[in-house]
Amino acid sequence: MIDDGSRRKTARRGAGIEKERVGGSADADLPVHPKKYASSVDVASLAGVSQSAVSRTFKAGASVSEATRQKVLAAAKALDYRPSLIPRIMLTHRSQLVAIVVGGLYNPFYSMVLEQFLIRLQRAGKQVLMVHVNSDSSLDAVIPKLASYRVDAVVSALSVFSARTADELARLRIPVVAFNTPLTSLWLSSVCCDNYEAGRTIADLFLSRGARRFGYLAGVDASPANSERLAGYRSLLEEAGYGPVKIGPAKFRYDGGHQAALAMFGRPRPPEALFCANDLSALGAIDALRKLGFRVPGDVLVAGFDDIPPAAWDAYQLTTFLQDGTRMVEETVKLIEQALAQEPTSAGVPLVVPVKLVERKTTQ
Amino acid sequence: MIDDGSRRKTARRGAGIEKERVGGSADADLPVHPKKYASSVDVASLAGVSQSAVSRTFKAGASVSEATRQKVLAAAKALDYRPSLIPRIMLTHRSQLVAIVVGGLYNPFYSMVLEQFLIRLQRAGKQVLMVHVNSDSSLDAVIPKLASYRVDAVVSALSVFSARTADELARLRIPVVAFNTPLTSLWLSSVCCDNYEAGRTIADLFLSRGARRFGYLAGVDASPANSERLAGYRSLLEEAGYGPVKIGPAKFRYDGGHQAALAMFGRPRPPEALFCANDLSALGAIDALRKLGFRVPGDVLVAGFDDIPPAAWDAYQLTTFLQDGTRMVEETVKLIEQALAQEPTSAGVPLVVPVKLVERKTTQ
DNA sequence: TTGTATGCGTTATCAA
DNA sequence: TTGATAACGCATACAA
Repeated sequence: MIDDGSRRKTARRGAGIEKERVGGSADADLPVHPKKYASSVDVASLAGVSQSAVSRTFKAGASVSEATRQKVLAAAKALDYRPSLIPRIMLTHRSQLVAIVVGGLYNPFYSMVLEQFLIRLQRAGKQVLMVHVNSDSSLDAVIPKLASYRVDAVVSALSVFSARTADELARLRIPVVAFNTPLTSLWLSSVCCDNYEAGRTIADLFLSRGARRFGYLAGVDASPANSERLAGYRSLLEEAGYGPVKIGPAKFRYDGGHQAALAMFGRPRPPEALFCANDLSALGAIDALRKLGFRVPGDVLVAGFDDIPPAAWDAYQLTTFLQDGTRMVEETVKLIEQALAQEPTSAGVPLVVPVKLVERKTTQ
Repeated sequence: MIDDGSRRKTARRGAGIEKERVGGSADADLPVHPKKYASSVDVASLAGVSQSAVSRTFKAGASVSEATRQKVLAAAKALDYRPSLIPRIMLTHRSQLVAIVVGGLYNPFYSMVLEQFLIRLQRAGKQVLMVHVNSDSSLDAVIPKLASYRVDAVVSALSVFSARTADELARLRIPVVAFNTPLTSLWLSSVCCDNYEAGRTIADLFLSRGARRFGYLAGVDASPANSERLAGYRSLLEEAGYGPVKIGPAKFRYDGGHQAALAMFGRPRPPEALFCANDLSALGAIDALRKLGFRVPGDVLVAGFDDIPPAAWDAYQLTTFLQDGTRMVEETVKLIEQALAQEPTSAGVPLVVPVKLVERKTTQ
């Protein structure tokens, strides 16, 4: 039973055909479940040609005679054959798989960005392996999985993405693009929007509208987007000679904004203008302000960040910054393709996409 | 690059290690891009053991001596080795990949469902291949891709999922679960919520609040969820002897609801109660009604479906149906695991999850 | 144009 | 406990 070890191909092909042609009717040797797709060998034997003929038939621009081609196609159809990409991954060391790591799908901005990513990556011929993590640190736990599936690249759409985690990924030499975290290194690029400038812009707008006391509803402390927005906001206000900015913790969420605003505006001498780390928290804040009896913008000016759909709804009409997700995604995909085309030789610089002020009623 | 064809293995091993250790410094034999991960063979040769020893070291509960184990681990660390799952897929005919097909991420309900799926599938040891399509028919185009990646199962989170498309997938003998489309067949199961009953429930509530003229803002016509909700709504109203329901086209979207409500309520004798196919369109309708000068609920009762976060926001306080996404996802994952454990022998029945009326201010 | 042989990186089987 | 070796399904160099 071992003596034919050297004639492995014959033995293998024979076994394969038998098992598959019978189609699970009368063989109890395997526990059934691992269902098998038809293979090129199956198709070949049914068509009476070689396996390579099948392979060539399904490769664009290969040399197959029309006769062979037809035989193969007929057999393939009969067996519902679809070429597997798995072996190709082994051969080419390319999976065409891009992992997207997300954490905050509750924020419509990220849902929409995700949708853009799916569309563009599919268009670029990539498949998307989606991974959800609760925090940056839990990313570490899934990194080995990503490596095991041999993903070609990783996109992090996390609001917090530490340098340490980036290093961890870099050891695998997988190109990584960070979305809204301005870190770069040999294997890490990033696409951000101009958070700092937005902070300055809104401060300027608030000042021009006559506000003299200022508040900020913070996102997550560790998030660069949050700190940059605050830094820009503060810098211009300080240059203009205005006192400290009151800060409340909103965690990028509606409820967070709601609570923080209730606390901040329940006290004497509340701010006359409130910049929020994102739209979600701004909407929560607006509802809180109204509940407290403040008029927006009559008593308090409010602005957010992201321009998610609800910001434009009649009930809010929130002034905000359009973070151009489409453009950012586009740049991200470009960076990926670039990294895939050629191994990086030096760290890039964070790519910064401009934002656009969208002024609605909450600041007028 | 062709001359060493026969001694590929040796050449490769050397090249692989060199490239990895040196980090891409001095070899120009390959077009660089196809970056190689270290393989178990590389690790084995560095550790001075056989490849099988490496394999066993990384398999839980295998028999390796501590000494071998240590040598292997050291070598693996030096080479940043992670076992590849790709060959395993070929051997086991299982990729552990589940595809999720989405189309409407603009709807927070689907974003949240997606998030649940990611969490639960990851917990179940599956990886998620995400696919975005614009419509049911464009799903056909990606089916071959899914087959090529040998996904173990497919979840359709499309609002429209035709029997024809289901058949197409069934030919591949991949288990499919349809989310909110009550189709089943040998390879297709489905998880829905009780749309019909919800329609009846809200009709009953409207009646008990004194409404006598009724409107419905439709989603997409081809969507079963849409037609079931309408059917239930109509059935109870007709039983109660109330006239035809006015219908407007809202397409499940905020803008759609807005436009449709403007049209419906700009005419004489408008409805006194308005049921909307989902929350998004209900919110758009509320803003339209307010713009037209109607009070909600004073002049018009409004209800939606899904219980997305904005429905609970102060500015709306929308009465709606909690579609228990978490529960539905849970059931879906169960169905998948079931189908994977044992080949289906007969078609199941659509699983129906109850919904819960969440009454807020728009109906009181 | 066609078929043969080989390798891709694993796991599983079997012999030592 | 260890190492050879045969698969898995495909692509490709080469011979025919």
